[in-house]
Amino acid sequence: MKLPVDFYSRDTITVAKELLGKLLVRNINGNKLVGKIVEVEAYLGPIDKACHSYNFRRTQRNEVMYGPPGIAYVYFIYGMYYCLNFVTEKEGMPCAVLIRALEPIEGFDIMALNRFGKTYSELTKSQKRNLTNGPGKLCRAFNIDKALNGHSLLSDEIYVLDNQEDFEIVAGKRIGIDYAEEAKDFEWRFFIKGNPYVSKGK
DNA sequence: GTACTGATATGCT
DNA sequence: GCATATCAGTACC
Repeated sequence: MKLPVDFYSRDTITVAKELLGKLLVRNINGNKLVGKIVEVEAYLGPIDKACHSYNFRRTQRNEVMYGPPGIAYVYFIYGMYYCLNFVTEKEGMPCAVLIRALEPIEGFDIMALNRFGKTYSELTKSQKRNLTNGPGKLCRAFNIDKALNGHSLLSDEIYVLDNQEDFEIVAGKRIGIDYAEEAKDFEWRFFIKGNPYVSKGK
């Protein structure tokens, strides 16, 4: 079943940890894509220098982080890539969980076409491994763009399914935010130990 | 495998 | 002007 709004309205770090192993589902013109969430990062806006919404900074781009929980925050970075986040906590608290990596479960050919313009069986080994193992990559594979910014995660186009599995969660420092001073040492990145689709530091 | 570079929207100074 | 929650291509080992 789809995760309810109550799942997202809790503490951001709790939500981040519990999102691991859940299934992200994306419907595009009747084509279904499914990926298991294997790596996330928590972004606690008000106290987090790495976050777009640090100290309640509010811009057109991060506006949806101030909205209700259970919606997608999709932003454009480096002029080329999208990143997918899930908005958490109460409305007015600009916090989110960045989805950093997925393990492909269903819809391999669609993902391969979105990423490389080839069917899955035509991909090289490294291309298969690189399908969804990074925030920008999974957005291309799942055809996620600005159209989904502010979109509900309980909609038909994109949603998250509950899933129970046994695995070990590893906490680590976040990636790509060395500029964030003390916030860069917060261990707010979580991933599934040993999963080959984790972007770094398996 | 690591090291460097370029792509360039958005928000900051 | 300048930096960034990134990735792919190239040049090396």
